[in-house]
Amino acid sequence: MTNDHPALTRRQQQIYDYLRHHADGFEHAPTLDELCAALGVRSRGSLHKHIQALIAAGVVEPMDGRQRGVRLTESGHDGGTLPLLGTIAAGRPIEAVAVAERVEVPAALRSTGPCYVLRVRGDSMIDEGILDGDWVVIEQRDHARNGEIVVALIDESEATLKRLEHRAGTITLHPANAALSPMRYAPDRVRIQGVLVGQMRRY
Amino acid sequence: MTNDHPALTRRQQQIYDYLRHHADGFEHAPTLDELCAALGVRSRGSLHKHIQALIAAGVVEPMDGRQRGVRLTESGHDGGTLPLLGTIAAGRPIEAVAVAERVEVPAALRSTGPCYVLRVRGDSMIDEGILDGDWVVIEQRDHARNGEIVVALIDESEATLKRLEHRAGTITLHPANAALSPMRYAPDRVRIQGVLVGQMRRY
DNA sequence: ACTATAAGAGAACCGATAGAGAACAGACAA
DNA sequence: TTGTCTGTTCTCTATCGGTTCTCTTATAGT
Repeated sequence: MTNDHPALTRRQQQIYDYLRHHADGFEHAPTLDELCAALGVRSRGSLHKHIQALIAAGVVEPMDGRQRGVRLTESGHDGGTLPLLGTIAAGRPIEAVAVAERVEVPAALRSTGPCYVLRVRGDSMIDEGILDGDWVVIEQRDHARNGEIVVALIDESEATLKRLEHRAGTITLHPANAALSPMRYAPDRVRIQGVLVGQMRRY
Repeated sequence: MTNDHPALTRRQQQIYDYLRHHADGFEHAPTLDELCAALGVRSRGSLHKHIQALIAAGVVEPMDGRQRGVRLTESGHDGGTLPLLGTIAAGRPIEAVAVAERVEVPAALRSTGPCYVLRVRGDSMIDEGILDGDWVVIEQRDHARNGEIVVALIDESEATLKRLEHRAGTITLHPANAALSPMRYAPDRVRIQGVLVGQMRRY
């Protein structure tokens, strides 16, 4: 998740991570002094050296002359968008998109954890109001509770979006389509890849 | 939350934030003096400099000559959000929300025209994948093409979300629920209030 | 050992930013 | 018209914040 940039020294990476995760904590873009206080550095000059390195790496906006605080570049932070990993169709592995796209997702449709977006292909969840072409927001985790809708990888080969029922040695994946029937698996054949937390559709 | 505009200095951002959050508190658009008092600035000239910067940034309306106070531009006002006008339930008028809420809506789910958001109550569009509790994004206009899903006001009293069919002297509103049947009206009893352009759901 | 690199402290410098206050001119109301 | 209100422009000043510098220390690499 922390997208690594090359040629960043350890401390620079720390500072970059800090900026990414605490950017919202600051009312405005933090000044060098504020960052010093937050990071426990006493010398503004020292921190400045690191910021310069981050600017050179292209993840912090260069401030030519201006005094507007340290702010990440567009590519440096996720700014309200999530990665679109690909298309999920019942019965086939997730088909990755060629280019690494990003999709704008309102905060209300995300969870606090790491999330990504998939495009839905097919009608297997139609009775849950998830239609062909919808975007779904998935929280990335490897476990889920009964009744949650999950992205499940079966036999390490095919991924599907289904409602989870886990009990007594079997995992049942329920499609939400009257034309399809539930499928049962031994627990070790199923790996949870994420849980549905949001959905969007465009007309 | 605070939607950052480029090249805004610290104080300019503060003032912009203040305007966004307190704009409704002023009876009329605030004058420079009123803003000075509210922000604790004693010099009108100083504040004026900041307002000019906000105008240059495109978030405050330029006031060429006129004396009409400081007001935000359209784009400066919402910043990625749309107004949540209320709840729409088939068969009842739109129920307005008490406070003027705003909902974050990604650009992909909006049209170019003016839009607003409604909360869906009831299951009348369940077969179209619109469930109880969903948010729908509506483009405000008074006409629609056949097959579009519209917010229709019937007899100036009850609003519903239905698929439109308009032909030969009658308007038919199709619910998307096998348990409900289409309704026919004379054209002058139905007024279109908007067209469905997007939909969002949280789990 | 010597050297290179990363990291920090602290001082000094200087343009950018912000505020005060005065003065002026057009807008608007009495 | 008159006078006040309101936006504009100006100068002056203090401070802030980014930059540059030197010096010190620690860790790793041939």
